[in-house]
Amino acid sequence: MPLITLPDGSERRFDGPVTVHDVAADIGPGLAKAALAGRVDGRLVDTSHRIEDDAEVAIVTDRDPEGLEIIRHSTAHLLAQAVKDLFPSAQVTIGPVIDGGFYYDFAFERPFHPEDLEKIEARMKELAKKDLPVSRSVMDRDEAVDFFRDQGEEYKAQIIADIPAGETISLYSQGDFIDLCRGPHVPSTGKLKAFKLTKVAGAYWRGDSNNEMLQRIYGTAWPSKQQLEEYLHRLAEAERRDHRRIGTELNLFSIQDDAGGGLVFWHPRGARIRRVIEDFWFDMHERAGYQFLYTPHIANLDLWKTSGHADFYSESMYEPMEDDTQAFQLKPMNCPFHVLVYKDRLHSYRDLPLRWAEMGTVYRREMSGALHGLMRVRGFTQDDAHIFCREDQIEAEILRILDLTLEVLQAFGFDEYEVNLSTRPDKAVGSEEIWDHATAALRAALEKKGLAFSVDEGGGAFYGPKIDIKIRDAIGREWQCSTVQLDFNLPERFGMEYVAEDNSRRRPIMIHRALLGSVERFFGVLIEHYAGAFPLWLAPVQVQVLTITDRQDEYAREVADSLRKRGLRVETDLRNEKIGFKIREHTLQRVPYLLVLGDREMETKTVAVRTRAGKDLGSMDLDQLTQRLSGEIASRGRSHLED
RNA sequence: GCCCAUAUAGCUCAGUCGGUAGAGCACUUCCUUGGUAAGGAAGAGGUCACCGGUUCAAGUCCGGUUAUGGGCUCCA
Repeated sequence: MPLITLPDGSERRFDGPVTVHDVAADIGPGLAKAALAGRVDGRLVDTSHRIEDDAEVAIVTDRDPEGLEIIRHSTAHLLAQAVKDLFPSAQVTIGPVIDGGFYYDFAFERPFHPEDLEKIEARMKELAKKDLPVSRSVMDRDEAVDFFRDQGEEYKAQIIADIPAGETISLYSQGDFIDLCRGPHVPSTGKLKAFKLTKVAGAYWRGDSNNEMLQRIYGTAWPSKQQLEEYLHRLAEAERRDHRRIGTELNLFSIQDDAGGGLVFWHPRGARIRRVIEDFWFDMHERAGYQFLYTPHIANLDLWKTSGHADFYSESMYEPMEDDTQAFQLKPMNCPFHVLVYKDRLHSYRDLPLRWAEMGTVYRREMSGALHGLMRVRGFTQDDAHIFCREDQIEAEILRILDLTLEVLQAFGFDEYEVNLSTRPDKAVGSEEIWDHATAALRAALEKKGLAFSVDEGGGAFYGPKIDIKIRDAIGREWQCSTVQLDFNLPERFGMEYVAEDNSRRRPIMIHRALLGSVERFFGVLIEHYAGAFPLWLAPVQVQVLTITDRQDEYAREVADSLRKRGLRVETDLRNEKIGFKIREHTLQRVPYLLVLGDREMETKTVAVRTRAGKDLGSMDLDQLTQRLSGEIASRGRSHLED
């Protein structure tokens, strides 16, 4: 006689054992139809799950996050069923839910082609339409291994063999398709109404590049067609913002086949934006008490042996180049150079902390398949800095770094962060005491700053704990840019020291930090964040002067000169084209302000102002215009006057 | 590096069954002097990524290389 307690606290008593479905039906027929699974005493189960005793029960529908996961998981199974239907010799492996959808890996003698995907998707729709019941059964482990081996499913058999003995193995069947799965699943395939296969790709068995390559089919699934449409729309929006496309359209940068992949060429307009970013960066750092260094691009290989990079970082380093006396290593990092500058003189505890920053260009060997626009390149400039301090200064320094980081990120329009603290891994250098102390300092700084963070236990580098900050862009994607890492290793390796108050020699703590990460990558993120419509302070061309006829040419030059003298980035368009044509072109180039000059403006010494959003601000004189623009520049796009 | 796909004019892309190339935009010239998102005409522009093979004949078929795209792996 189970007593069922529902989430709202209400109770229902049943005469005998009931299934989740029965409970849902007892509440209402609509819920029974919508039920995808149940939560019984906190555990997710199928709707067919029998409840024998008193329990807390919640009905999971597609309105719950778990419901969506179940839909996706079941859709992955539907995909596997369709593939086995069409290609019986394909072996199934795993099919998990991922962000935005699911995938399923198959072992098959040939790759799947886009046409195969269409066929598979069509078969999936047929199978969903049949509304096949999905039923669960359990099997003994060894029995299950034999079962799948008999079916020629070696991978499945292997997966099961790795499950600890004694655990029950659950199988799910729909039609004549049976798959190993923990579940739960939707009660029948008819619940799967909105899905789409998106792409095929290779993926290694168990994610290990030493293993054989499987065929991975990606798909997405949603509770309704409308949500599927919205998702596809979001993908299209990301496509529209793609920095590679916008970079070409706005002539910001290029990557040249003739030079090689992963090497960025900044065109005049992109370079202009970069200068604004860097000027701002230097200014902020100057104010935050940093000093600047410039260091070489190559250095004696021995330096990299001392630093340890030649050993633990060699995979990412280019081969050394030699002259007749020594071997030079192209730098993949800036830190050893800053250490050398430190070691060039003896430091007193009074000198610390030293905050040394550099826009340091580094080169890293990247696998060709990893390259991606500006986001993943082989040569890039880190907005690097190293802080050398005493142990008792760690917390204060971290706090200063966090302040500076947030101030800089906010200036670029990023207000939401995901912060992660990574602690000591098993293999690490430095005593437990110093790790504990340093980790506590990082934690304390984060707490003082009021930043919510998650902790990745054991996720730190071997040389020290770290804080990573991810920013969220305009369409909700996260990007890792900023990182703050303590380093107990390099000071040790290089024998760095300072003279303490008691005249003893002590080892400084080294903090590596980058706010933007890489200027190239940050630029890519910025392009996508703003979809190319940079706020006024960043816009490569802030004001475009357009003439209606050639009678205004001279006046246009005067206006442009005058605005340029007031510090604005101005260009003129004196071409023999109609005003509509010019407006279209410069609007597409996302120029924030267009000044239209005709006879009227020339006579009254004014300009007619139009924003890139298409708003006509009417006529004004240059003083009024400059006042408006300087206010907007100072606000760094926060006032959104132009939109 | 691995799997799959792709590579044709500055850009976006057509090009059927193998018979030595097309469009739109951009560019140049001319006409047009036009008031808030594309005025008109003419012209120029290609070793079809590169190297090799099959063939009487290759943009097209085959192999290799490079690059790009989507993944795997890795990471700023």
